[in-house]
Amino acid sequence: MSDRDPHFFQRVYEVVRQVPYGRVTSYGAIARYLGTARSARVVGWAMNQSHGMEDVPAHRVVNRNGLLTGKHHFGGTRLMQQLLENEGVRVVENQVVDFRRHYWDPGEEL
DNA sequence: CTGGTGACAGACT
DNA sequence: CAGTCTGCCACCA
Repeated sequence: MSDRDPHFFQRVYEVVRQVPYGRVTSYGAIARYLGTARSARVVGWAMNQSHGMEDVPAHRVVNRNGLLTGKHHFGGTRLMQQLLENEGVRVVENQVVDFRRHYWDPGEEL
């Protein structure tokens, strides 16, 4: 594995793309699904590059606490929250309400 | 090549 | 129980 998997990001995008409407997932879940459970940070990095990709609903990806940590990077702080609420996901204080209920694990569905 | 960073997560104090 | 710290992997300068 000399190459650092240039497709790693693409894989992350693919998983996020498969996130159902009104559902949310965590970086760790995606990382674990990809096999890099310990690189949850790298997953977040991929999200950073996902800016501009409509196929990558990064707003559906939150941290383990269900906290919208990445809202700061969405350009519009309220944009991420608005998108989630628009999908039926209630967000309070930048945190997903009943995160566990809206939680979607790729390893369980896929 | 080395060092530093980062939208996390888990373990420790 | 809450705050702090490291580990981990990939990318950028």
